[in-house]
Amino acid sequence: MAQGKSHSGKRLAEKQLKLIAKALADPRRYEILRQIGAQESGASCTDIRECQPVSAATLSHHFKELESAGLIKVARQGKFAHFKLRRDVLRAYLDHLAKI
Amino acid sequence: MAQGKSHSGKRLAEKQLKLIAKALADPRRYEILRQIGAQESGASCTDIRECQPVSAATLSHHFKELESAGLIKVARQGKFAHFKLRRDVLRAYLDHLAKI
DNA sequence: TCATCAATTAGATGGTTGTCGAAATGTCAA
DNA sequence: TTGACATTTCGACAACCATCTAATTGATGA
Repeated sequence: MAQGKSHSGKRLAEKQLKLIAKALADPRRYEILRQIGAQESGASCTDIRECQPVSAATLSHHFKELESAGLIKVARQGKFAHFKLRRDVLRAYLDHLAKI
Repeated sequence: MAQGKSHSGKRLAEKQLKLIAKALADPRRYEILRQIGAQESGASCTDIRECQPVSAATLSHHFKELESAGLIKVARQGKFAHFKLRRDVLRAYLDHLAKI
């Protein structure tokens, strides 16, 4: 059978689960994540800045939270930053919550 | 086919989604919810008090948060309170998040 | 080189929240 | 009625956090 796990590909550590829950709890962060996930190609920092009425500093803070929770993958190129949603991590979080 | 909706039974209002995300973000509340959900019959306030090293006042506060998020159903009988996990609401929250 | 621009970091601030002890409420049995 | 008990409410406090402005870093083009 398909190598090991029955249907869920990933297991998250306790600590990461808490980070994810906290990351998702802030509405602004949720919106940012949503926008990143809206396109399979992700979104750039500037893209998001155009949609969210907060300072660049605040955005940067939120990106850090999302990244350290493992919810986004960051690619920096020159002065630009590009983000992609890590659907595998989100899926693993949902799977975990579903087992309650 | 099984009456009506295709696979997700419930739609949650924006506001409730935020309350749920916030409720789940606190580790203590998560543990409480977990304990309530562990038995199909739910758990009493006293049950939970025996497992969580916090004051009754704090517990009461958390119950209120969980209830107003719609994650638990409360039944009071005399001096006792009994809680059950609302799996339909949790499910609806997960379905919503999965659509990101 | 120098000015400009994208993004991050530093530091401050106001608001939120998890927690407690004490008091209040309500229930039940003696 | 009275006392014990379960739970909630109140008021306070410390920690956390989203947010800002200002300063910094780093890259790019003129």
